[in-house]
Amino acid sequence: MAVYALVDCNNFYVSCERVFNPALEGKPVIVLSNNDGCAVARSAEAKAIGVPMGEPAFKLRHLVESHGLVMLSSNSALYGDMSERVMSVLATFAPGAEVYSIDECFLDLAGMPVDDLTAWCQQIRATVRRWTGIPVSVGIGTTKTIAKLANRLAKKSPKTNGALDLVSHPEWVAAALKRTPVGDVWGIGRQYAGHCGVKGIRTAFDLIQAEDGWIRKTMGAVGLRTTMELRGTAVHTLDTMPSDKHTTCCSRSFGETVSEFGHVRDAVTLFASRAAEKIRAEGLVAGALQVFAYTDRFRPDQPQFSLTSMARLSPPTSSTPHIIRTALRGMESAWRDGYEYKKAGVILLDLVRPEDVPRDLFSPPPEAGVKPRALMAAVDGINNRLGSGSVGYGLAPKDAPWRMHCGNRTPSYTTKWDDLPVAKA
DNA sequence: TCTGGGGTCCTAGGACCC
DNA sequence: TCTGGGGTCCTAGGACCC
Repeated sequence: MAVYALVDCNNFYVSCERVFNPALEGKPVIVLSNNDGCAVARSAEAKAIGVPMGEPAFKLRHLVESHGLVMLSSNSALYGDMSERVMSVLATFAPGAEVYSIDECFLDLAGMPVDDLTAWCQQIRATVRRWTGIPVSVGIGTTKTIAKLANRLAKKSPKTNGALDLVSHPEWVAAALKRTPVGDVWGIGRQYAGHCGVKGIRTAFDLIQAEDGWIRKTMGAVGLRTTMELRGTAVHTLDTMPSDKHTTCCSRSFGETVSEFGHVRDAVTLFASRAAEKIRAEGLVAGALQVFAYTDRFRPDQPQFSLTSMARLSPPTSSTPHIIRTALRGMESAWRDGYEYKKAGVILLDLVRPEDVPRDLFSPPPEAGVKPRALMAAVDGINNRLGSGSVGYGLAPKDAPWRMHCGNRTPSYTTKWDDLPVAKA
């Protein structure tokens, strides 16, 4: 029998901030998305005063006055680094670990000589807390989907003390399924939950009673797999070696809308450079590129337009100037004046390792010439040492109107020497 | 005034082939 | 008077995840 644990960091971004600023402990704290847009992480206190996930920041300002809500800008360098620390601790607890997201990790316990799983969970919680400062919850089940569900209940119910083991207590599974709204099941989103509601399916327990044919028809193969997993048949296995990405994207909402081509061009130049850096860091080249820009969908009173253009990169490449040129050419060909653009981005597709690029008889091997590759390596090296954006192509002014807002970002405590916290005597 | 960013997988439908 | 059927490949879009 398979045994999966899901370890999930509690309110991860907020917890990272609290490690370096303990004064935030006990207060309602949220971390905002890029551009200070909306709430993406909430402390328990923030949830208690009714801050919904994804709520736009401007609707929360009144809570700053009335309840002392603290709103922090996103500090992704800090969260990424803290995540690595947590994951490296978790890897010591089981032979197989799958980093599922920045704050979640599956462990495979099959065959491990653990006689008290609950005690083992508590040991994980204590160790991660002591070594990284981050609180975590643990759920255990015979499938990944049940482990997810157990984890959610461990977080919600104080009497579990942060860990719920549904493997040693199979008689608890039915009750756990009954306590889980179908929309909170891993793999059941808003649309599918809606379809279930119409059918009278309200909980995970209702879902496992439903007819396979109906599930397949309304929620596809994915929905059926989810149901199988809830019934106890393991469909998903541990994926310890993540495969290479197939696409990557760099996009941003603008701080302020812009209508001039020049501004959007500058932004696209930056996004293309970042996207190229990302794939070089992973040792990949891109075979195609898509560039897009669109207006503010939350302003139906204004004319709406969505610009998009696709181009092949042949031969596949990761060279910044080449990728910028291709993106700008696409941008120009699809450009239309007279709109207030709110967001733009560059997507690199068909990513492959250079050695896997199919070659024809006449084209040179990809990334042939030594010069461009050495140049890119030098650029990446400088940016790694001195900070992203130190050298680059067509660097736009720091105060361009489209630049992101981030009014309340905490220091990069763990990834920049200048931001290192100072201990006081 | 102010609403994120970055991924994956599946499916339906069109083009094309025999 | 009458317009097949089935396979494959590709793409766009939709659903989901964090």
